[in-house]
This record gives sequence, structure tokens and C-alpha cells, in this order.
Amino acid sequence: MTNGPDRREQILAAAVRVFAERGFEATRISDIAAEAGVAYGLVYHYFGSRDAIRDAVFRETWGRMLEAVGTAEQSAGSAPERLELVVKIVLRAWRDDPDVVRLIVREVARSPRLADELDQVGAALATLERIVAGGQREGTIRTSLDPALCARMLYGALEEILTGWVLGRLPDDAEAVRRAEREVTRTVVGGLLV
Amino acid sequence: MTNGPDRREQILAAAVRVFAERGFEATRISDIAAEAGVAYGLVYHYFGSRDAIRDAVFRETWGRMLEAVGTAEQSAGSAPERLELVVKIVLRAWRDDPDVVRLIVREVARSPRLADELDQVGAALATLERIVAGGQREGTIRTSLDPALCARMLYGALEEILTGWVLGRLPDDAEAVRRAEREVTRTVVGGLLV
Amino acid sequence: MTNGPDRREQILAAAVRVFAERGFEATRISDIAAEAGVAYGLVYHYFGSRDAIRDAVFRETWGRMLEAVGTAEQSAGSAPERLELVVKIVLRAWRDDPDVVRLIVREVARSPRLADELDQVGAALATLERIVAGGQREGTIRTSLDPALCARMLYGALEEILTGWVLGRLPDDAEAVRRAEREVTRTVVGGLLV
Amino acid sequence: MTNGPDRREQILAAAVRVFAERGFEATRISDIAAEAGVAYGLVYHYFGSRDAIRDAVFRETWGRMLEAVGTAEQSAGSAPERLELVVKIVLRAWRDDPDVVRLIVREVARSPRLADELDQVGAALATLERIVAGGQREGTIRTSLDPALCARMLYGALEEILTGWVLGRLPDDAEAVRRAEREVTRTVVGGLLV
DNA sequence: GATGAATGAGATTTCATTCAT
DNA sequence: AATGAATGAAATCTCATTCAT
Repeated sequence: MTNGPDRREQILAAAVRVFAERGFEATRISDIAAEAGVAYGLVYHYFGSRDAIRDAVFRETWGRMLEAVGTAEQSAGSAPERLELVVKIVLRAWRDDPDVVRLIVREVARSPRLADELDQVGAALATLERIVAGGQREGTIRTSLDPALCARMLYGALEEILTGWVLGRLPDDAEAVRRAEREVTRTVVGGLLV
Repeated sequence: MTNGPDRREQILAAAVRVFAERGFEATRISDIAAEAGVAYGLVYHYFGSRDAIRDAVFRETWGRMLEAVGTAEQSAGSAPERLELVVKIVLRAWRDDPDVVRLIVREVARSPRLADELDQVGAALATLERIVAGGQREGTIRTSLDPALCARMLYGALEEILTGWVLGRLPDDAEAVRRAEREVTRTVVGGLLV
Repeated sequence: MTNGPDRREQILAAAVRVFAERGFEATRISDIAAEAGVAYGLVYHYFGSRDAIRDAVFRETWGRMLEAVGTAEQSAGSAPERLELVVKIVLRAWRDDPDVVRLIVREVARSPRLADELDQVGAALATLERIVAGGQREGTIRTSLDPALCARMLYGALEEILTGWVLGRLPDDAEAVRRAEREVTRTVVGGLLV
Repeated sequence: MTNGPDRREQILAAAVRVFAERGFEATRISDIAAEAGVAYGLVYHYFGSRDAIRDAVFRETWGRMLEAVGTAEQSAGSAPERLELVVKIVLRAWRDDPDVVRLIVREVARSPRLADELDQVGAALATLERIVAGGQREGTIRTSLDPALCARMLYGALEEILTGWVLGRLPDDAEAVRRAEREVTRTVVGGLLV
């Protein structure tokens, strides 16, 4: 017996880095093992198969993101203030944990299996939906809107900005990040108000 | 028999269907050949390699979409009216040509290689950017906004709604499509106005 | 297009030789490909999987044997004469086609999957059973006997003698083969008579 | 804790069960450890290798069978009576210890390596041979027969009946077992008599 | 142009065995 | 004695690509 959970974490962290670097489809088990500095078979000792690693990695990265978004839902303040907080949290993740964002942007959205089986995107959207519906009840958001549609508009806008950063198509210095926060809040969140 | 261009189109159309159905990575040359009803080697006769097929397919599908978005840029009217037209064109594509939309949503949008080499998404974003900048010049859109950021917000919002339809997460009957057009226009386009 | 069926036969014949030589479990696909003098992947082109090759080989080898035993069932003469013919055919197979006998003796009997799915042993036993039952009707074989049990006794006796030859435990020169025919006929077939 | 021999027996008994269930080739060390309820490495502590376990198991199971057949050779009575006793002992083993019989039928009988290295089948056949030769000396068995051949005929007949039971192809209730004893004795043993 | 047989590099996965604790 | 984490060689299988006809 050695250091079980540690090893597992070590491999998982390596997988996040490699997936973020080259994408899931282009990543070989040997890449992960090499990055983690362990033997080939140990990856299989902790994760049963290639797909299992992918699922674990996605669950893990999304877990962090969802937890953060969850705090916004629990925060004090009106619905628009909560949405503003979501915008801040999501966009700042790029600076705080770029590998996770890279992974989410590049892989999670496109994976049919994930969309069906893990559906963490769905969880994020559901959180946004609840916040919007709360805003309609408290009278801060137009009741003519469909919360599910609003959730997708905001989510899509945020994801596309992250994509711009990931692909180096948009400036991502600290000032640009603050500006993006401001503009998304004014435009999309502002567009929802009564 | 010498029906060259026809055969090529036949294979390309089959590739669109298969890619839309199962994704690019999961699609084998044999799947395309089978769907097209031609022999294995003929796919290689017209397209030199697997990647060449992918590029041709993506260029082709995006070609149609970009052409449509281009007509909006050329249309008469103010910038907000042009953006509204883009919204209409993009969202109605789902009803008109779902396989193409499926393909774009699942594969094109965030594929790193494509973004680099074909960068047709970039072309679409550039069109939106030009419309927004035009609106700022004509005084209909707030000048404090960054056109590149606006383009991405609108693009992302649209794409995420299409994703909802592709994955069956949002209702997509004719009435729902009209409603989505209205809400995106009011919320995101409306949020850009002075 | 090249010479399809020929290639398939070529691989199948190679597989028979290799299986007979080293046994199924110890045989690698690469062994078969090398013995057949073809590329690795071609084995998979004609047979879908390792198990499929095994099944095809067993079906093929047993096919030849069963066909031979079938002729005995069709032959003129009394049941004991037919059984004597079966004894002759089976024991002479060792001289005529040792690889096939080796394979049957070493592999077929022990394979649970085969016993269940291909069950060619079952077909051979059924033929013997029918001959014995016919003998009971014509009054040449004791009616107190269970034909299924008789079939197994004769089959087992023959197989065990073949095993002795395959493993080099019994002399197998022409004279020894003739003697074995005589003794099995006198002892086991003779033991069944009224 | 120092219950060495007990542990060893525990693992050996588990191996017999697992081998009988799924065959030697399909059995993993982990299967044996799990069935025995001990840790992975402990199997290696008591047995040095996978092959060593197999050999130990086969020696063990055959040991019991050979011991039983040996008592027949030592028994009072004529050679035919001794052979009748062998038939009884072998066929009744199915009811008494089916896992052992299953193992012998499926794995031991024709395994080339075993036949060469352990050759316990050879020992059983030798015992039968000695009984037959004794019968020829005492004048109860035809002297024209080759004892080695007779031994194989009887052995094969018995084994094939056991196979029928193992595979569920023959009825194996108490009455059917008694009948099989009677018929083998009359047919094969009877066929040897002067 | 058209076919599909042939090739082989490379990926996933298994599992006997070792070894530190 | 007992545990199970760690290792890596070896096997199966896939599939893009080539090529003879």
C-alpha cells in the first residue's frame, strides 16, 4: 500500500493539463502517464478506461466551476446582482485557472456523450435559470422572457468570450477582463431588466 | 462513366450527414463511403485524405451560413436592423438545414485546428463586428462598447440557443423559434443600443 | 480487388496448422498472419476477431470430419457394419489429416464456448446415436442400452486413442492403426450386440 | 497470524472452484484471490507463479482421483471385477465432487503441457493397463488385445460420459448414474472378456 | 473513374509479477 | 504473514492510406 488518493489526484491533475493542452481526442493514455510521471498501467489501476478518465476529468473541472457559480446563487442581493456575480466569477476563472477554462471551452461543450450523461452544462444552465426566474418573481426581470432562453443567452455570451481568450483572439489582460465583465453585465444582464 | 462533380457532391453531402450524426472524430471513411453508396477508394479519389474531407465539409457548410450572414450585412437599414436580420437568418437555419447547424454547433465552433486553419468562425465574427462598428458610426450603438466583444456576445448567445435545439433541451417548434428571435433581438441587440 | 476467397482459404489453412501446432490459447494473430504470409490486418479483413477465426477453423475442420462420418450413416449394411465404418473413418483420419485430428483432440473437446455454440461434437454424437437406435430397431443391438450413452462410449474410446497418437503415447504405424480398428470394433461395437 | 497451511489450502480450494467454473486460461490471479477472500499478493506468497498454482491444483485433484483408482487395483477379485470397480469409482465421483470432475474433464485431459509435465492421466492409464494385463495372465481377458489400447478405450468411454454430465447433455440423476455404470461395465468391460 | 483488397503503424487494454510497507 | 499499489511487456483490434486491377 502506498499513497492511494494522492496518486489518483496526481494522475487526474496531469490529465487536466494534457487535455487542456492538446484536446481529449488527441491525448493518449501514455501522454497522461508521462505527464503524471507514473507507469502506464497505473492509470488503468485508478481509472478503468480511457472514457472513465475523461469523465472523471470533466466532472472534476466542472465541479469547481459549478461550485463557484453555486455561491453566486446563494449570495445576498437581487437577481441582476447575482447574475453580475456569475459573470465576474466565470470570466475571472480564465485568469485563475486557465487549464480548466481551456478544457471546458474546447471539449465539454462539443461532447455529445457528456452532454447526455454528465450534463454539467445542464446544471450550470439550470442555476442561471433559477436566478432569472427568481428575478421575475421579485420584479427585477421582465416576465415576458423565457428563463431557459435567457440562461442560454448569458451562458453562450460568456463562453464565447472565454473562447476568444483561449484561442488568443481577444485581448485578455486584467483591464480587458474587467471591461468584458462590465460590458456583458450592461448588455446582456441589462437587456433582461424590466 | 464521367460524372465527376456529381460524385464529389454526393460524397460531400453524405459526409455532412454522417458528421452531423456522430461527430467528426467518430466518423470513419468507410461510414462516409457507405452513406454515399460508393466504394471505399473513391472517397480518396476525390479527396486526398481524411482531413481534406473534413475541411471541405466545413468550408462548404460554413459557406452557406456565411453567405446568408453576408446578405444581412449588405441589406438596407440601420445596424440594429441588420443585427436583427442576422438573428433571424441564423435561428431559422435550424429549421431549414438542421444537419448543417448540428455540424457547426458540434464540431466547427471550438475546434482548435479549424479555428486556426479555416477560421470561418472568425469570418462570421468579423462580419458582426463590422455591423456593430457601423452602428457606432451611425450613432445607433453605444460607442463605449468593444465591437469584437459585442460580436462574440451575440454569436455565443445564438450558438447556445442552437445547441439547446440540437440537443433537444429547448422547444423548437415554429412558435418557439419566433419567440427566440424576438427575445434575442430585444435582449442582446437591445442591450447594445445607445 | 484481388483473389478474395483464395486469400481467405489461405489464412484459414494457416490457422489450422498453427492451432494444431501450439494450441488455440497460445496462438497469436501475428502467428497466423506470418504462417499465411500476409499482413497483420488482412486477418481482420476476412475474420472480424480472434474468436471468429477460432470458430471458423473449428467449423471447417469439423465439417470435414462430420461429412466423413455422415457417409457412414448413409452407407448400406447393418448398424454394426456402419459403426465399424465410423471407426475406420475416424481412426484413419489420423494418417490422412493429422493437423485436423490434432486440433480436434487438443482444442475442440475442451472449449466450453464451442461445446455450447458450435456444438459439432453434438452433431457427431447425434449421428452415432441414430445409427445405434437403428440397430435396436433392426434387432442387431441390445434394446436395453441407451443410445446416447452408447454414442458417448464409442466416441470417447475413439477420441482417446487419437489422443494417444497425437501425444505420441501409442504406436501409430499402419499396422497399429489397423489393429486399433479391429480391437475397437470387436470390443466396443461387439459389446453392444444382442 | 501464522496459519500457513490453512491459508494455502484455502487458496487451493478456491482455485479448484474457479478453474472448474471458467477454465484455466480464463482465470486470473485476482479471481482466485477474490474467491479465496485473500489479498492479491498472498497467492504469490504461497505459490510462486500462475503456472505453479495450476500444477498444484491439477496434482491435487488428480491425487484424489488416482488414489481412488489405486484402491481398485489393490482390491480383491478378478480383473473384470476390478475394472467394474474403477467404473463405479470414476462415475460416482461426479456426484461426490463435481468441481474436481469438471476440472479434469475440461482442462486436464488433453492439455499438452500437463500431459508432458505432470502426466497424471498417464498414471491413471498405466493403472488400467496393469489391471488388463493381469486379467490376461489370469485368463479372464482376451490375450489378443493390447492392454494400452484397452486402457484408453475404457478411459475414453468414462471421460466422455462425465463430459456429457458436466455439459448437461446427459441425465445425471442417481438412477442414470447407476445405469451408466451397468452399461459401461457390460459393454466395454464385457467386450474385453475371453 | 471506380473498386475493395492489402498494409502496418499505433492505440487501448490486460494481467502476471514485483515490491515497499 | 499479509496487503495491494506499481510496473510494463505483450496482445488485440482499428482504420487511414495505398495500390493493383
